[in-house]
Amino acid sequence: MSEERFMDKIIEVCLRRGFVSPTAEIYGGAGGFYDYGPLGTLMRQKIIDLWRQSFVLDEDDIYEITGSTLLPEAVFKASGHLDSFDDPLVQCEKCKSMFKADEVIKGVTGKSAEGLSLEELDKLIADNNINCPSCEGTLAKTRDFNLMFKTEIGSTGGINGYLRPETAQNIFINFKRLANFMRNKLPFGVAQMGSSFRNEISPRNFLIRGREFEQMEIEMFYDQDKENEHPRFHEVADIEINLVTREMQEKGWKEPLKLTTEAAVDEGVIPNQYLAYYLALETEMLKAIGIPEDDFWFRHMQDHEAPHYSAGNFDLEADLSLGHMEIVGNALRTDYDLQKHAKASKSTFELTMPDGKKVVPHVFEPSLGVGRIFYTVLEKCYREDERGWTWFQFPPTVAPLEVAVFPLMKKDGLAELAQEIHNELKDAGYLSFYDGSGKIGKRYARADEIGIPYCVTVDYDSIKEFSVTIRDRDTMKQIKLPIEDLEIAIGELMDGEADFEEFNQES
RNA sequence: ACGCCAAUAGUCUAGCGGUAGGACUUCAGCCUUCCAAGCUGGGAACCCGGGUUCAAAUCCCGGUUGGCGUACCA
Repeated sequence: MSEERFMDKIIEVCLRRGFVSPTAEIYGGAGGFYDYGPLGTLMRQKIIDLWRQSFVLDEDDIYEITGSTLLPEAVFKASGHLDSFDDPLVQCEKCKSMFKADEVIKGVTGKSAEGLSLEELDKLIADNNINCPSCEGTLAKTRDFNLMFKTEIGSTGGINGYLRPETAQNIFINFKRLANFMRNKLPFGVAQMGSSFRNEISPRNFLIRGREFEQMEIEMFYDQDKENEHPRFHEVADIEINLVTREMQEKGWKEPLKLTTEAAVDEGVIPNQYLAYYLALETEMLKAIGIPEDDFWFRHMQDHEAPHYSAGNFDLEADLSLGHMEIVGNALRTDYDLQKHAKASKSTFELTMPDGKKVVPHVFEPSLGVGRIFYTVLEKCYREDERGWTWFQFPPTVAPLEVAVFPLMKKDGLAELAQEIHNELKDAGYLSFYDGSGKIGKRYARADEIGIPYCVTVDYDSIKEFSVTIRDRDTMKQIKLPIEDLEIAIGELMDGEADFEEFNQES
């Protein structure tokens, strides 16, 4: 494989310019863990801020919480995460079938093998010459398929704990207090942003599949009888979204189906308004951070693909160099989690509606992967010309740095004035960067490479007539304007209130 | 997780038994009145552990990390 992957180019810039690097690199690293560097941290924070603004702060009935990443065993016993994957499994090397190791052993020896270590199970299989129950092939080594990181809580190891494999459980187990806080009215939503952990068998593809990953999630609680009464649905009714239905997948699809959310619900393509509402919000957010709308769609997952708790998933898939990757999970979790936790903790999670009806809310969960979205932005904004120079065409909404200030020369007081302007831009709240070394063209190139949308150059006219030049990354065009107008101009350009061309005519 | 392949400055790479060379980046200085290629100088590397050998970056074994394939992905 000598052909360079597109991803390798992205990784190379990430390492060189401080976006992302492997964790514990100097000690050989740890697979599936990554650290965000200086620029990566700025950009990641902007993505999170955008989500927080449009998914949480803009809503009246949604609040964000911050839960512990380590939770006691009982939580996952109830949620189903433990039971589904706690068993040591053996795989047949010939027919690839999976079996529970203890059941295979019991089938041959008649003795229970529960609770034995992997080594003990392997020894029993070897000692008893146990082969594959279905094809008689050789069995591979026993593996533990629980993908949760386990640890002990307390110095004496009183109870087991696990790093959460999804952020959602914090919200379900706090349901009573949260419902009380929301005055027991439906619908309401609880948001959370934070890390989750899965001890993946083989992490691959950089940020796409790590062992620690961040999720931006909402658990939206609603009355299933009112699943088509989302209070703000009318605001997104006209937004077009890309859909891939189950029928389309069976027939083999080329182009996603474009429908307004309203039409999608009316025609039964999307099961309810709550789901549709969030598909619209996600579409708007991804477009705003530089991902072209034709490059992603919502795929109705087949039954066997959906998680154990889901009655249907419409996952957002992006067309990446690696293929179609799931970037956002949209799950109809029904009342699965609340019922499970109610039973296991002997709690009541029913709410009494104004008409006296008792309701265990259903849940819709949009779960956005921070790292996956981050990587998608990098791929979709990456540009390269015939000379091999590269840059990121980040929209200002996610650009890790927003403006760079350069003195045309270091001498004659230009550097001092440029530094002053840079400080003022920072005071005004912009992510500004000062660079006075080397030649001006080199500095533009350095700024382009990390996707700074605007460069401000201080030249001799700045001293003579108090003007500066703004240079647009995407067109390399320049406009000259008075220093006193700079802050407002940068702001208007970033917000899209002013067009670079228009500005040119005005000045 | 299994199989095959790989690992040299910040990045990309040359060397493949006698302790490392380049390019770009970076830093200091010179030059420079707007788009990375001028000049001088300086930094900076053989993934980790064991073995073979007089001698290992180089050969062998194990580990780690990465790629590809298969598997897995709640």
